[in-house]
Amino acid sequence: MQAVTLDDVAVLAAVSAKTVSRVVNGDARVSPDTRQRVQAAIASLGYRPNLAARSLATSRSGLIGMFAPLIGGSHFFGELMREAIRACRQHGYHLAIEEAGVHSMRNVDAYREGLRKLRCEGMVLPAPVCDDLELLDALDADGVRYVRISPALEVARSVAIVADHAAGARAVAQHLWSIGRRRFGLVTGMPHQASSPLRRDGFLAGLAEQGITADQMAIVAMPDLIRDTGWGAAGGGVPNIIDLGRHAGAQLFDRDCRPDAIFTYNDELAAGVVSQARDRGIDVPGQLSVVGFDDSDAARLCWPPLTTVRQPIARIAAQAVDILITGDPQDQRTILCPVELVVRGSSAAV
Amino acid sequence: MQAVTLDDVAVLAAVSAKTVSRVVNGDARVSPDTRQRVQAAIASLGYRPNLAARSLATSRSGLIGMFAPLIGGSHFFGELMREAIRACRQHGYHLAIEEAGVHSMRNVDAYREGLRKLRCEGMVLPAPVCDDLELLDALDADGVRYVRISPALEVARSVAIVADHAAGARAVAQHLWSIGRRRFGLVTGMPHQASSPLRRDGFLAGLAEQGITADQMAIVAMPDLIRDTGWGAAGGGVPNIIDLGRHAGAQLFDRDCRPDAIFTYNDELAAGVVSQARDRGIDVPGQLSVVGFDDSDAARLCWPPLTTVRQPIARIAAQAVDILITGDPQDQRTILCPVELVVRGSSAAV
DNA sequence: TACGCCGATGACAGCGCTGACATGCCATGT
DNA sequence: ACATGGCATGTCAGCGCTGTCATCGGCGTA
Repeated sequence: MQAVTLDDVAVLAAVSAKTVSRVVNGDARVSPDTRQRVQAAIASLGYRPNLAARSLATSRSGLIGMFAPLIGGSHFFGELMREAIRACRQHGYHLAIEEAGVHSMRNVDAYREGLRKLRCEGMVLPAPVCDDLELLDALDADGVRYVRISPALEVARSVAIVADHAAGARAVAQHLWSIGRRRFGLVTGMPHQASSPLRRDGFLAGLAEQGITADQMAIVAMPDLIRDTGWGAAGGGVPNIIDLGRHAGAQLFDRDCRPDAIFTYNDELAAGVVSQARDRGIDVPGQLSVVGFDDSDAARLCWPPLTTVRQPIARIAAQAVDILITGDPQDQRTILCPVELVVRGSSAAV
Repeated sequence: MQAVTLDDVAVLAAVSAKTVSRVVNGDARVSPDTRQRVQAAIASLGYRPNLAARSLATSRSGLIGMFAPLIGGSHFFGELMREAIRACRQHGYHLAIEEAGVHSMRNVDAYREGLRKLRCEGMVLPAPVCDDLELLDALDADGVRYVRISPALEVARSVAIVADHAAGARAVAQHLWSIGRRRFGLVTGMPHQASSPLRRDGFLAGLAEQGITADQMAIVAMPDLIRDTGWGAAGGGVPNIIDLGRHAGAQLFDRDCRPDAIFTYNDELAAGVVSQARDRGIDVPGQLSVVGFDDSDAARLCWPPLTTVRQPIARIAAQAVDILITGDPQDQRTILCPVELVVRGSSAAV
């Protein structure tokens, strides 16, 4: 079975193997009728190229690699993966996926023992893997190009594609202001998440345009929240982020001047805030509008569904792959992608 | 760069290329000191095998393929994918992932234009792709083995790995009974989902053991629900499953004898029921215990988190890969995997 | 001592494809 | 009529590895 080779096709079409190769690879310098004859032979024989042989002959693998922190762990990576696969296919490439730091293995070891063998021609590196300098060194040493998808701007060793977190957060501020909200609450993310300060500052900047300053709003800082709830002590246990959001909500609702609009670092926190609000009989969105970030599953699973900010994941993935396959290796741009405010049921006019 | 070949290693170790090959492939018939010498040479040169060349020489691709309905679309596939990748790596294989039926393309075409080129040695086929006979025919024609992961038992052309949905649902019934629940509600899934009748019947069987019959409980059938809510008419629009659950909850709460325990086809529906209950001031889990199925994100994102049934996804994936790589090609068993009841905050004693 | 056997190692071809280069053919210009 | 150039096509080696078979040396047995 499946022993059809170039030569078989060549014999049938009465041309040389090389000509068949040309047809298969879309070389223009083949006369139309020859091409047709070859294509007919290919079809009738059911020929399909042997990628291993091609790869050996050309020393190109036809593979793009992607590191994911925890496959299936989030909506973001799922979509990134899906879109990267599609983009690769359009170029005739395939995507090889590897899980970063499995079993607390260092990323660079995960690379060495996994993807490296496949000799990917390029790598898509989402955060936080993309900030692992050790890994970047290893990739550089192998001459493997990479595109980083990260809000962390410090590293400038390759193309970086970045969603415009700040602009998204600013849009949230404008949205909340425009629907008549005036008392604002904010729940931040962990400082080590590079997107956290960007989202916070974007939000603050948006409100500053309306004359609202940080000291006029209720802010819950994630590190404090974690300390207060004792999650910090509970060694190893990853805090339930929804529950964290509920605690944040409780803290905000206990303030003297209860906010009528709350923006949280991400959707899970927002869902927790909404949950707490409903337990206290606070109407969402009437008495309180809540906005998250990421347009993750939580945004849709929450009731009412969350107003949130969506990153253009498909576009990011496609662009990353395009750059790896067709781009200039010297390119070191940082590409900022616009994000989109998605208004749903959790925010509405007073 | 990276031009280190078997021959380079062979020269350094003063042996033939073939002996190096033996060492690399773990052939036992190499004397210990030769082996050591070769390994030292490999290490000092930083040699790594060229998989394309190996693949060409052995005519084995070292690839397992997997079809996923919508990559990143669900927790289940995310985890399946992750575990399959891990299992493949343990065997020195890699996993190639393809999205089924992209852009309403037929599965078989997605296969032909994508994975087929890679010549996977085996395929993991989750539901519902695994019930596409056209695809199975194509795989058979190519001589590609496959393992189906599906509750649909009609097709018997390969190994099938099946989570024991019925046993899980029965365990739910027993759990609810044991915490003192006596008035039961049930929300089914769509009949075309093969797992739906299995879960329903398992639940009914579990209650039957306690002397409760179907006509003594409140049942919401999904097709009716979809009709009632008008989703059926809203062409194209996929119903928001949470919202569907809220409607199901409303129907159940309006009955004369309000259930104090509700089991739903999946977690999203359960989350909707919980949401509705909270809006009506019904205490969960005190006045009403709710149990879902799948242990999806919704189960954790819900508040209180859902009691649910978890499929042993890791085990299923590992077993599928093992069977493809080391198993008997003639094998046509159907393997039933035990599931696990996960008790969380949404169910508790009266 | 002679023989056969076995474990360790090597020689060599070839997997299917493509790159570099060679060839052959026809149209064009002089 | 002949040189020239350009296009279509062919020849051939070799990418890095492994399967097959051959070889070699030492050991046990008769």
